[in-house]
Amino acid sequence: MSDVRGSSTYNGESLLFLTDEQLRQGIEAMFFAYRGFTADPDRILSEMAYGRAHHRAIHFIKRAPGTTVNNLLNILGVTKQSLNRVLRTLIEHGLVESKVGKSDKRERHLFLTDTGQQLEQTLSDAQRARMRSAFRDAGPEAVAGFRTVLEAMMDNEMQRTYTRLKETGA
Amino acid sequence: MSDVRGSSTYNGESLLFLTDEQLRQGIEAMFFAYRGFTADPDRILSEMAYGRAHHRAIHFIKRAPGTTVNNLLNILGVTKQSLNRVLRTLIEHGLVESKVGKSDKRERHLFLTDTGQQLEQTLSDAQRARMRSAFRDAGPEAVAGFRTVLEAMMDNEMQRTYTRLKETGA
DNA sequence: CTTGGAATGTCAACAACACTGACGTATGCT
DNA sequence: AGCATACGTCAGTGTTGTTGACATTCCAAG
Repeated sequence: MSDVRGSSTYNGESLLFLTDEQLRQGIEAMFFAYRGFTADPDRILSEMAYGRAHHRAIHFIKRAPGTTVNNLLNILGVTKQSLNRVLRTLIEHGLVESKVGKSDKRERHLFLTDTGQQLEQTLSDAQRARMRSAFRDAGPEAVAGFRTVLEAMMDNEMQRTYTRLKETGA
Repeated sequence: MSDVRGSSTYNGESLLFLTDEQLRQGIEAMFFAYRGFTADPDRILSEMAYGRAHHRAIHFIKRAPGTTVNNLLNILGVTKQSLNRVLRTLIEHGLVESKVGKSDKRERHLFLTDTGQQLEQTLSDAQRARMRSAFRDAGPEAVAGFRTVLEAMMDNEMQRTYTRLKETGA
């Protein structure tokens, strides 16, 4: 319970990073930072008929073009009814295209249309700008630490999903 | 636009931490990690009549006992009507106490009751356990980087709020 | 002292987005 | 043929955000 990594490099005072106060600060940092993280896209989306759910769908369709509905469901961690509501409006408005699978006709493969790509670009530009600014201010070492902690904070399943996406993208 | 910190320590390859792919990975890490971050308290809360909003209110009342509704409003970044609904049920159920201000009777000062303290403990134990595990796995240097990046990602106003809380707590 | 505005908090109605449950259709596999 | 899988949909519900209207309290200008 109170064991704290045996690395001989760190001892004594450095254990302070595991005090309840430090953990609480980590929790609050996570809370406030997430607000900043979503603020810019939210602002853009609120001027249209879309919300954060649409942004998430668009993001991951861009990331994994041709993904099936089921796959997207697993990534997003919502019910199919919830995703369907979002997807339906995006398809109706011509931002997303749904193609019947070739080998398995039960599957639908999702793609962004040109208009969809355009919106994705607008949203991710805004979000990346903030991320870039934060990364630049913090420096590469801090960024590495940031990612290490975040990965350790994910559920195992999500960690696998994240890694898989990371590998296909790089 | 494409300027990238002038520190002579980092050059060439280390600039990779600002590529679009790296930024995108940062975005996705943030998304998946936040899910993990809220998963444990959410699970506990779903078995009661409460949600994430109640957790947030309880957390910050614990953190700043006697805070006014207005103050809490600024911290949480929601409308007073939204907060009020949450607060009302918490007060009705005897988890939170609302005391009329002495000097200014318009203000209400908020406190956790014993029962409230108890729930707060349960929730924050769960959330801290995950945070502790992530911090321990990642090590102190990564944790420092994690916090640096997160602080840089906050809106300025939230950064001030965060710092103020940090100082009163430590 | 009174009056009007600002600050604080409450009530009501509505929208977005998640959930469960049930069902229908097309397709794939054994 | 029969069962499982993938997708879509309808209906109902809960949490959490929003706006609008309103009551109370404080304070300061007249």
